[in-house]
Amino acid sequence: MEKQQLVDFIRNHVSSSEENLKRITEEFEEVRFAKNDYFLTEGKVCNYYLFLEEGFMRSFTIDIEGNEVTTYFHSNNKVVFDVSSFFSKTPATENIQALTESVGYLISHEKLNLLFHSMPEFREFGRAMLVKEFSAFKQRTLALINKSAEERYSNLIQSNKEIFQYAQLRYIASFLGITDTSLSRIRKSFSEK
Amino acid sequence: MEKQQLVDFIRNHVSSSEENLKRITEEFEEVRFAKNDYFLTEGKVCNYYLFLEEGFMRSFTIDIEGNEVTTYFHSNNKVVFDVSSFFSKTPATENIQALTESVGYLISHEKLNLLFHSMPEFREFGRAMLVKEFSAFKQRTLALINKSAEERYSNLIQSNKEIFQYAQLRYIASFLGITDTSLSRIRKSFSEK
DNA sequence: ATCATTTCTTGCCATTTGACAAGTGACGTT
DNA sequence: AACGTCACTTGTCAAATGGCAAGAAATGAT
Repeated sequence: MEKQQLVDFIRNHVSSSEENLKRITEEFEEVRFAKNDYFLTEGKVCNYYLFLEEGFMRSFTIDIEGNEVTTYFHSNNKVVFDVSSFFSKTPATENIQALTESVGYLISHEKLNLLFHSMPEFREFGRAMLVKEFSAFKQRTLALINKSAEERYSNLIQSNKEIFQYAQLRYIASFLGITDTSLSRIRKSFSEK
Repeated sequence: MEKQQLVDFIRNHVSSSEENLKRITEEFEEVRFAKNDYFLTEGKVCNYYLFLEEGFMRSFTIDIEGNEVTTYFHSNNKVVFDVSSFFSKTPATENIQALTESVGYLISHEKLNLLFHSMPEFREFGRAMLVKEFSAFKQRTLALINKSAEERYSNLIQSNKEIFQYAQLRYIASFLGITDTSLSRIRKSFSEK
């Protein structure tokens, strides 16, 4: 069936009737990205919410020195969007790029709001996504403070092995908060154990 | 007038009639904290949303090695709560402690929901708070990745001078992601310039 | 297959930060 | 005033990480 993953995902996060679930998911449109395509670029407003069915993406910003800093990796069966830009309708400070061919479903800010309006219980979904992303960020900030680079690497490879399958090491390095040189060394010392 | 700061704060974040503003703020109850009192302790559910009118607070968690890590400082005229715990009704992973005598206004999760229900435009307020906190966290994570400890210190003292007035240096150190020893050295080198 | 480009690794050295311990200073209690 | 406690500073040394440059490996274009 069409959009099955999306239906399942929403069902897991909100208690709506199957009929309402259908009404919700009907509003999403399929979208495809080639490898290296952008879902969002810095400076534009993120007007769409994306459910990534198949593929892998990364978010990144360019810092003052001109370096790319990866801020997040997005795997399939997750939602992808720039929280601040989407809700505040301000220009995005980050880019979201497909690292593999990807397939997903889009919904606009307007349509999402209409759904929130007509199905109050669906609001929970929006909030749940926000809270979830928030917690993830908090965890990451904490790890940056009190874990060594090696521990952060070790945790990442255990919890998100697929990242290493799809993302370049330099992207992973900036995500971990280290240089690619350091990551390379850490990987070496790991392989020697 | 009573709760003037709270009224102003909400007015700045949502377009409600003055009458509705009054209905909203009436539901908040005054609360006072002595220095070192806790608004929230780890393991308990954060059932209240606090608007801090006067005073200064910090959020912190205890990491695996048993060290306190300050995750946030809360100044007056801001809202204070644990996002994940409040919305997911799960045990808090952090403590929120008053660093000075404080006065604020509380509202329960239930009452807040009732207000959201009866005044749809007020929902925007809830979301705005979440988005704001989210952006702040993201900024901080980025700074931890691509700024030196010295730059982070310099930014903090420029943007949040009051933190240095109320918080102990070791709290500030863990917030900046460094040891109190390093902070001490950074401060020394700053004072020599 | 060849070549050019990009990514990754490695070596060398500098810098940043941490760990630990001793010392100083501030503060509150009695 | 004397004491104890806690916060902060400082010194010494070690460990972690970065900067740079050269080389190796992988990737993509022709």
